[in-house]
Amino acid sequence: MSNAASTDTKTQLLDVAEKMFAERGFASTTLRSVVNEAGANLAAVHYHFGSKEELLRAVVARISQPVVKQQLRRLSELEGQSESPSVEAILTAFLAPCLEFIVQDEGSRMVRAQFMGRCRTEPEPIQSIANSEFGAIEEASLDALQRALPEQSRSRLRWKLDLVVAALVRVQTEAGKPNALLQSSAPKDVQQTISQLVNFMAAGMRE
Amino acid sequence: MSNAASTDTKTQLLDVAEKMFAERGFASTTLRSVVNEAGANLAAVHYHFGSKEELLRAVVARISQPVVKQQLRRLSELEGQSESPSVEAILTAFLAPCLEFIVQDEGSRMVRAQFMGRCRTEPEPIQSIANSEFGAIEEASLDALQRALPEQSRSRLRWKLDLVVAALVRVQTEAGKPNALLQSSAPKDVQQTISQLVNFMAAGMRE
DNA sequence: GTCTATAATTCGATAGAC
DNA sequence: GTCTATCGAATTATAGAC
Repeated sequence: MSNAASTDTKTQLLDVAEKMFAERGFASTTLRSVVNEAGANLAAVHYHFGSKEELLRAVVARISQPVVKQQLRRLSELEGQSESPSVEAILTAFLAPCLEFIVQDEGSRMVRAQFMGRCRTEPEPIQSIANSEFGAIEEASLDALQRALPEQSRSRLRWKLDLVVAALVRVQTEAGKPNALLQSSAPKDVQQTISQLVNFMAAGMRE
Repeated sequence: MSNAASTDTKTQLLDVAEKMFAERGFASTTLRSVVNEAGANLAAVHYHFGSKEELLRAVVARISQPVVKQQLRRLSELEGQSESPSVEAILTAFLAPCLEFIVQDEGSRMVRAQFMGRCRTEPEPIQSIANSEFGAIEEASLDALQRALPEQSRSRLRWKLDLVVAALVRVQTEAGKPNALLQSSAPKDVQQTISQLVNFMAAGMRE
């Protein structure tokens, strides 16, 4: 990080790794294929990250930090506005940052959504790494849902929120593919997907 | 299949592979670890199946055939009884066989559920193999849902059914783990999980 | 059908020059 | 920081004896 070249190489490695992990999964992605497409050397990934798993952790952290931060901000905003926010509002605060994040930066950033979904469906220990980062807000969201739906038990709300996460992950991994709910990273498309997902899940939460 | 010993070895390989694919995923499962736990030789898997991918196909086929057959039977039964079955009835015909199948055979068969979910979240080409088998009934279910909910467009019903599959897959992969919706393979537990899943998803389908 | 032995690659990681 | 060269180990798959 001490000069422009190293920053570029490091960022390039993160970008290519994100794409390949999303498409092929962690185990089937070789460091050689990453450095080739990144125009870097095999030794570079060990210099910058230390190991293959640390490279994955860096990719996860780069995405999860702004997403979770946004989730926390929107949830606390919500609780500042009203004593008991609606189920829809809580679910939107939870889901929107995970999908809106792909709008940022340059064009085809559907890979970002695909990576977020992929790493949460990977076998251990990858899934735990992803869940410990992306799942940081789930308990707080569960608290909010408990206040909105006090007649349902916490364990009941917990598995329902788990189904919400499952749907989110599916939308992310399938993003851009034929018949997928999320077809493009255009802001209008993303917003429509969010409201469709929220409406579907809110109905189930109340059931 | 010409004598008892070979059948036992073949079945042992299928059983162990199913368990390991479920736990570690396809890419991270080595044939050596499979044959070791199966008490067989490395060459045996190539003799009986030809390759690692063909072994996976055999595991998938062994499970998907009875499951899909049951799904088709229940759906046609449903359509024989009534002009327009309820959304709940259609979803139950779709989901129940995927979860009831784990009750069969001996005790701890949660691995079976975990495998069904895992192989549908794997990167390509594994996911396509699994989907072409397990997804064989989705179009027929979509037709039934279209008749039950004629006011919704087919593309809308399609992504909603996709969310149902996403939830099913999540319940399968998480089966048996702490806080999971499906905690045991006891018939009572399985039936309760099915109705909870059906009720949640039916609400979203109508939304 | 089952075994040993090995072919033929490929992997992540590292040492050391520049 | 980036490179070449390589280590050591693991992988799928196969050939051939029994």
